Amino acid sequence: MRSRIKNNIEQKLNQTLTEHEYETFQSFLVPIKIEKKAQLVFEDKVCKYLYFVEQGVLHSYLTDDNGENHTIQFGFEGHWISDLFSFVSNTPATFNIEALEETEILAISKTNFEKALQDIPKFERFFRILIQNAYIQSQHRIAKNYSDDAEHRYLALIKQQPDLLQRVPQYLVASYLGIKPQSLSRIRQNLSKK
Amino acid sequence: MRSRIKNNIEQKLNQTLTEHEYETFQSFLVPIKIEKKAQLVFEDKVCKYLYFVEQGVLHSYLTDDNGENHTIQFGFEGHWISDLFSFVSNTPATFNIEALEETEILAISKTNFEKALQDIPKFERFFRILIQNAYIQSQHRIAKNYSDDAEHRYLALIKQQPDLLQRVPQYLVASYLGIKPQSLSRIRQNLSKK
DNA sequence: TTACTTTATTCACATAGGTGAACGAAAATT
DNA sequence: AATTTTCGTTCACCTATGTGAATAAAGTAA
Repeated sequence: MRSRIKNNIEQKLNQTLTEHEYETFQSFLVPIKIEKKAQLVFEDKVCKYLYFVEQGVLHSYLTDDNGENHTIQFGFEGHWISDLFSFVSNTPATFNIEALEETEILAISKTNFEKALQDIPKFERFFRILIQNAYIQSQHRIAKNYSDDAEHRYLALIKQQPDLLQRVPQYLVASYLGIKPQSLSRIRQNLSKK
Repeated sequence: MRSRIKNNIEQKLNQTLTEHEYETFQSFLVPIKIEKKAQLVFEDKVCKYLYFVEQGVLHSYLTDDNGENHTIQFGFEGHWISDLFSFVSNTPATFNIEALEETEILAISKTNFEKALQDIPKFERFFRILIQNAYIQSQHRIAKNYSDDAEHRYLALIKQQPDLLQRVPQYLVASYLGIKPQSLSRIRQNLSKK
């Protein structure tokens, strides 16, 4: 059952892949299964793959000078995750990526990624759209971080992804929102009083 | 003197454009000159162009529910700026874009943008790299907003772009940093005491 | 030049979110 | 099942940044 990635590509391209295109692309992918808490990408080591999540969840996070972790992204099934800067520039990663559950992923190496761009013309377009969407979301996140307080950001997040708290621990949700676990706890307490 | 954009493209592609490619591309561009404070993109109206800044500065910003403005991006010469989501999805913009000086830009409409992607194969690659860089920067900005306080963000910003305060008013720098002008003033005062 | 408008500074006070500790609950490990 | 570890909550207190007002300084227009 590898077709989640086919859907992902076809949906972004808004057109189907031929047998041949899909077979070619598939040959570039390496399936990996990792345990909960296993780490895929290490800050300070070059991130050599892009990862597509077939099943499970990962998160990318940054460790700051005080040793605090800040969640940059959750990668649920059907999403791509990586340290893109490290991947494209071959420099040490700034993020770590770790599984939050037992997770099945498909990895594409840089060499194969470049082959895919060359051998499958559609793929350049696919990847542009993928990044374009990610960029738009990230601009949106910056905007919301500036205009909304933590309570509003929390409410918007669970509205948009109601099962988030069932899948990831609350302290990571806090971290994604840019606040401390105690603060999220306080916000939830205030909300429950209303 | 239109070659700034040629450099921009060749540098991102890491290869030169043929005469023909460049001429074709150039035919898709509309040069525009706008006065200081003129507005290019209006929130709630569809943003129909991508803009390349030849000379001058623009900024994109969001007006929140309290009527406060938040700077999303400065667009100096050599950079692209737009409300990308509005542009790609034909929906009303969430950002405004305005000139901070008399500014010369090159605009490409959606139709021409799509023609460029079709007619010049390299262009799909160019645009992917353009967005890829923007996305990487924006991930980085999110990370720094989480891990650094306003004083550190300010210092990092003026280190990276020492002439910023000469080109844009301080209250916009504050807004870009996610703080109020008074707070930036206080931060600068504290720094000058050290 | 003078008048007007916009921008920057300073201050006293307010508030959202951080800090560190204590505790219980839940989950993982043995 | 018992033990240990991780997670979430609550609390008292702290700090960075926000708020609103007053004023000065700089920029623009007349």
